[in-house]
Amino acid sequence: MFVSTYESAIDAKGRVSIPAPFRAALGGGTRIFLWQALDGSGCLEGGGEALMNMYRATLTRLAPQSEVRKALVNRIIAGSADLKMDETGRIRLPEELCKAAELDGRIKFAGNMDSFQIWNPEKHAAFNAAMEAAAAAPETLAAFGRAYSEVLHQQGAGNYMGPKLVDGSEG
Amino acid sequence: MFVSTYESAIDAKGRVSIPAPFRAALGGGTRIFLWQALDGSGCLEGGGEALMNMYRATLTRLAPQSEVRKALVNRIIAGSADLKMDETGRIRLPEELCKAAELDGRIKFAGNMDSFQIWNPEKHAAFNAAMEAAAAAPETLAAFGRAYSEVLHQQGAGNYMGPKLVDGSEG
DNA sequence: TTGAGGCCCATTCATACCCATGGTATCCCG
DNA sequence: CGGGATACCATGGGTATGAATGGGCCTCAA
Repeated sequence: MFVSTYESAIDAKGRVSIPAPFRAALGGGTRIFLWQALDGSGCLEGGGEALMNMYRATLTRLAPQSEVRKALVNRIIAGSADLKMDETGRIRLPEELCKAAELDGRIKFAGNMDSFQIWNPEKHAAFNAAMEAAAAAPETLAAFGRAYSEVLHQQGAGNYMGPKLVDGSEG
Repeated sequence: MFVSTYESAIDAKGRVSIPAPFRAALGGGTRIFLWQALDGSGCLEGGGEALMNMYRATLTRLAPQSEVRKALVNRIIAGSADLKMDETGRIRLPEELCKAAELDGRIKFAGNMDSFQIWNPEKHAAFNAAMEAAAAAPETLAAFGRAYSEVLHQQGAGNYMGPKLVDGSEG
């Protein structure tokens, strides 16, 4: 699972180091997919082969000629950069994606469970502030509490043993 | 279960010892997640992998593109520090979280059942005073009595055998 | 031929790991 | 019941490891 937020930098050759914990979450894979977030938040979203396989299965379930499927395939499949980490855990960010997300100099990697996000630091700060306010809203906390109770009841005693796409492995 | 309150100190390298009883409650795990409490109380909240897996299951239940889920993922997943206890039971508190919770010098660990909290001692004292007053209110006691009765009826007379996220084991 | 990208090596710095120490509470034995 | 020994816990600090970063060179394609 991709957890936490890390800062990194784009070097003179357009390379960025993937934070080590995220490399661990990729489970040793070196192939990375990157695309613009669908929700218009202006960040990039990325993941490894496991995530892309999940997306493929998901898109395959949609009706073949539906507009929905066409749009999503365009954004996620056609719109993705297909990158390979080098030996030291770096990728080269494509110009086009950098421009789209206004990345330049320092950037933020933010965990998003099965995927991660890449942010312009200022935009990320603004996003954080908005999310902090939204999360503190009573109805948000109530919704979280309700969902948590449901999970507790479903699972009875033990720890969560459900499906895990990305391991939290740390070696 | 995380029970009771303990005092600890941040050393020159930014490390704090997790109280031994809390280490026992982690069940031998050495991975610790820390984030700012959602309710704006100004303390940090933390737990082990079991708790984070529960949160993951909970967040997965919420509608994928909902604002509620985005906000909670941002606060809990992206906003968490992903820490590893060393051999002597210490973690390094990230600068950012220390600043957010005004931690410096001595701190308080407070049990919170499935998670624990980390407090600035003065803020904790104020919080304690407020909670003492709130707990003594008749409607608080009445609500507790009602809930207790419901549990009693559900379970029959015996000891509490319901869902446990974190064992109280200290073997 | 030239430029960009990929591959590899080198350096620096933080930190995770390890050892050491002192205090305290507990237990055992006198 | 009292005193001493012991085990455990909190704490301080040194060092090796590995992560992040910078840069050089070679390859391949235009």
